[in-house]
Amino acid sequence: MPNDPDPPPAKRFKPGSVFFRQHKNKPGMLLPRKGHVTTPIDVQRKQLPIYQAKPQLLNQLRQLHNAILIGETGSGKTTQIPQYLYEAGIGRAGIIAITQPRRVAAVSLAGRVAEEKRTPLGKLVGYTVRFEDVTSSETKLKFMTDGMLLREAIGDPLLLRYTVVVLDEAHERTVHTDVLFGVVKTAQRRRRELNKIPLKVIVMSATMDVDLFSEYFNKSPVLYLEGRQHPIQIYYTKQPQSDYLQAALVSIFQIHQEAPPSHDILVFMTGQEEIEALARTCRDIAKHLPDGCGPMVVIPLYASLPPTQQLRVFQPAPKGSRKVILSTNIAETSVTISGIKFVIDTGMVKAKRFNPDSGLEVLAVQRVSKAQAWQRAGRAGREDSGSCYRLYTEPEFDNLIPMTVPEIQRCNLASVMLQLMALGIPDVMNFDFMSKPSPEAVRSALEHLELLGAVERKEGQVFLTALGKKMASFPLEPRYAKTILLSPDYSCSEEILSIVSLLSVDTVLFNPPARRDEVLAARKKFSSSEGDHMTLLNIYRAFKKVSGNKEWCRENFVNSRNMGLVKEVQAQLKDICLKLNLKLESCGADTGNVRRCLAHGMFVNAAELQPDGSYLALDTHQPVAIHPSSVLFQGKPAYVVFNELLHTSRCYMRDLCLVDADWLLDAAPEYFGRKLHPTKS
DNA sequence: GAGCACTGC
Repeated sequence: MPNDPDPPPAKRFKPGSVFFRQHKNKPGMLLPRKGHVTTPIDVQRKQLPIYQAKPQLLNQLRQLHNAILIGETGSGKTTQIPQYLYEAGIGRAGIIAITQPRRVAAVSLAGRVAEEKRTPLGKLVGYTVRFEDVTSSETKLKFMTDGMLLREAIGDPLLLRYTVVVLDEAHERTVHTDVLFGVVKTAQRRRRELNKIPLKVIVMSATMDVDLFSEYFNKSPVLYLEGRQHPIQIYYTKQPQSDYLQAALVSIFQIHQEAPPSHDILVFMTGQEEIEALARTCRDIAKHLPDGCGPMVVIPLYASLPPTQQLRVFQPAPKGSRKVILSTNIAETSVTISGIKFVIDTGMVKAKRFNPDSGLEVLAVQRVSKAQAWQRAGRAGREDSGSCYRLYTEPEFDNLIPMTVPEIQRCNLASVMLQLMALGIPDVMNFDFMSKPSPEAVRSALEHLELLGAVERKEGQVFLTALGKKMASFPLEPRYAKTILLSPDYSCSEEILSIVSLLSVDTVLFNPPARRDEVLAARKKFSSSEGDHMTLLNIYRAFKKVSGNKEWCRENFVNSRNMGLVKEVQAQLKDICLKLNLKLESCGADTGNVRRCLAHGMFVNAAELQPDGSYLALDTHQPVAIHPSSVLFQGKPAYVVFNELLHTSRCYMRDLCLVDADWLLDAAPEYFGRKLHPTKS
């Protein structure tokens, strides 16, 4: 570890030149289990690059309250730093927490460290993620998701159980990590003021853009870790490409004809449809290649692919064949594939943007950031030297934005604001964010919470109401939490808990386009004229009636894994309801009550039929339409509440529930007094 | 009559 951190290695990398990345060995969700390990574990630990720096590192970390640590993931920093601290007796008075953006990472890292410490998981070393807490009173090294630590902070804003908090993968800038920055900084200051045991905060990043981190944590020192590095050659196109898919196709086959067949290719693209189309084209072309050109195995990779198909990316291609993986940005961080020699980067990504005025989130194809382009390139140099073909010119690269905009600046802030207030932050409008969201986004979130009755304004300040405090105890979007809290008034908590659980997981329904007619026929049995919520509820009830029978799921195009998740979520929500002393009962066949409750809870998402047959969203007065996937698509209900707006070719409402105008008026008389135009019903 | 990047509590 050099004492002079300047210039950081990455800043020396010039586009187009050879640059170096170190060896990575990050456990990924789908990383296949290692076979047998021949090197003893304590020898392995000493072989890690970080081991050389241990004395200086400990010396620094002992003294510092804040430190920023740069090193590639898997240089050993995530597994070793917590052990070094513990072994040196630093932070022994409490627990050392290490946060991760992803569950799988928290779980597998804990497993690895427990193995290295030769202790059973859940004793000295443990982990906590949603639905799973493998810790005990003996646990001193605790791996957890960033969201989990945030949730704990609501009950204990000073984080008094912890003496050290390590925020890992900070460069990813998830909403949770960004909020945690502020939470740990506040906790640190308050603990000092209250003469409590100090809190040490270590921020770990794999990228060099740490000026912000250092500045934010009182100009804290930045420590650099070097790792094992492999050179990667970067290539740019000579001309801008108008069709990146065509360019990708050409590049794939150019490499295929020139490189040894054992060298696999990873192509970064934007989404499922594009990936499947290019996969078909590649397979077609590969059939008619000249002699001397080996066969090609084309494998798509994206998150919505069933897990068994995702695992295919890890199977080596048959001898003499080349593996070509067409992937979304899931392969940037979540899935780690070995053997990649070539990366082809289209330079494009599909990402969500949020418009606070309309409250609309739009999924759009856009250019990657420079940091993202480097991350993609790095995937070619994990075991050995590699190449990255960028399907754009060097000047185009120079014009990319340096960093991906942190998620907190492009998402709906309603949940974040509610959580901050539940944490007892006095002035949420001026919370000390590392990267401030726009004032419009903050204002819009607070207005939303005010409409739901979660906050009140007094003399220009906002306060959490008793209702808001209860809402914050649910791991849900505020409007869902509100709906649950209203449900006892309508004697339908059981039904609402099921519906909210169904809505809070990824879809529980399969829709294979090739079997469209079968899907429609199967779905018809559960279809309700009252809307999609009630239809989902019917499916869930049927699922429970057959005890989740797999055969039944297949016949009815129901995703049994996600249904299992629904049950877990429901159990968790029920638990919270019991702690809040909510009355849990079922309304049985009287589903009108369920719809009344949904209308009351979701009134901000209401739409009204216009005389010309179109719909207007009542809050923003923008034109909206019923999504063709809705069971209400054929009908023309006068009033509906909807779950979300999807902006594609039009602005579509998804997951609709039929409601009465009167119910909406009852829910928010003032709000609707000026918006509703009830026609004779 | 349409189509969904990726996480997480």
